[in-house]
Amino acid sequence: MDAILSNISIAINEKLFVKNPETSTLGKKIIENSILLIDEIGFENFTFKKLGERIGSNESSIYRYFENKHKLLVYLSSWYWSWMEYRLVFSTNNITNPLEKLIIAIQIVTEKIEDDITTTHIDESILNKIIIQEFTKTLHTKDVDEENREGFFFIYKRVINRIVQMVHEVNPEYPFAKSLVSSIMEGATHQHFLMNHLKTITNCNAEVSPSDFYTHLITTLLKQK
Amino acid sequence: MDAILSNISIAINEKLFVKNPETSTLGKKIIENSILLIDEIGFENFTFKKLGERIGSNESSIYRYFENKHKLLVYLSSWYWSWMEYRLVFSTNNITNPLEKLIIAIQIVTEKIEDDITTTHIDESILNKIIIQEFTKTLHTKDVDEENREGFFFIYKRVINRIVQMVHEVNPEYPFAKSLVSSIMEGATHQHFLMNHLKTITNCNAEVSPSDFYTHLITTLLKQK
DNA sequence: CAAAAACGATAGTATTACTATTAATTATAA
DNA sequence: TTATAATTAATAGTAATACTATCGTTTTTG
Repeated sequence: MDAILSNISIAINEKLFVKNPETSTLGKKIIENSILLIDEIGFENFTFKKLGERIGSNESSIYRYFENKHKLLVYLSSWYWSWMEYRLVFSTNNITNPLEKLIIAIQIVTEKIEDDITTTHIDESILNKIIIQEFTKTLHTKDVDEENREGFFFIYKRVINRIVQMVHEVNPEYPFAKSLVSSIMEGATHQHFLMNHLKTITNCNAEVSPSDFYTHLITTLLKQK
Repeated sequence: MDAILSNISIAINEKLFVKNPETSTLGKKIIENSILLIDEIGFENFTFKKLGERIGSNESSIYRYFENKHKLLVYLSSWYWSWMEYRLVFSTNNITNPLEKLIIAIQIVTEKIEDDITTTHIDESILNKIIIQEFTKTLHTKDVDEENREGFFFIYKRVINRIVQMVHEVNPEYPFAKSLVSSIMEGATHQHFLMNHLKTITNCNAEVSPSDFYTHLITTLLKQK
């Protein structure tokens, strides 16, 4: 998988950046270190000035790549969901049994990313932490409708709709496929968050994973009588 | 008996405010108008200065009630969940059938609050809109662990655990009661959010409500063979 | 009616989130 | 190889935010 992934270029909506960070070393340093810095200090405390200091560059240079930190976070999220979509398609491609295929898909999108499995400048396990901690903020803004119209969440929605198709193939009668999958996608990161911070309102822990919970949930729900 | 029955009015963690806003007219104006203003311009654009201008008071006067806008949002959220808990206990109190009781509980916590059903200075339907749009931000901060230790999310967790008890009474064998209820609580506001903004990844609309989805989900899941 | 509490007004600070300009460095194409 | 184009660093500056401090006035209350 490593070898194949390193040949895949992940395409991000061009409206999310001023200059494509993948086209220069400085751009790649911005991406790499913004992930690390957001993880360390949290998105609210993250500023372009701090990032500039960290990478030995000037604040104004970072503005030449991203208009503001919100678009940078949407960029990182898009990259993540695009990477997730690749893993999803790759892992389910040749599975013919619909239920088996769906269970693998749920596993892929709900599991914790433990290891750095590629050789790019992006550490996917830390990016996964950021998604758990910060992704919700990309949606919960006053501009969500406008940004949605501009396609900022296109990849995220496409990942969901891929799994919705799999649900239909398992049980065409089930009437809430979209809500089910969107609530699993959101819920999985939420359960990881609760594991980390509010342990008294989740069953997930070292032994029980969000994947266990959601695999059980979806198989029970879609069982046909 | 129920903890809530000993609370005559809605009691909020005292660490959330400097001076209790319920004890003065200015305090009540702050609460009333912060709800309206956050709804109008969004939490990111909301400032104490703007709120002061709106209520004809000085910024510094508002700081005498709340340390910062984050604590104000946590205060409003706590008020909301406390009000929700009251509705929950009131509506399920004398229902003896466990499944019936649980379904009513799910209905209560997932339905859209349409009407202003009380006479206080707080408009619950607009507060409900704020919870849908902004509640997630109370949790997703760098200080979540410290604030959790200080009890900022106590009421929210108590509401969840009340419903967890109801799940246990319906089906003691079900192994993920906490994760199920916390994911419904989070998921319900999320489905409302998607209805408003990302309609292509939800089945919920004018005809199908998040309550329909989650009622169907929980009854199917807890059905015993 | 006196003392305490609350409030409004003003001023001030550090930080954030940018924009603009210019000079130095680096990449590229003729 | 050199001209030139693109990129980056450095500096300066602005408006807004998120506060803190002080002080005089008004309101409450004991």
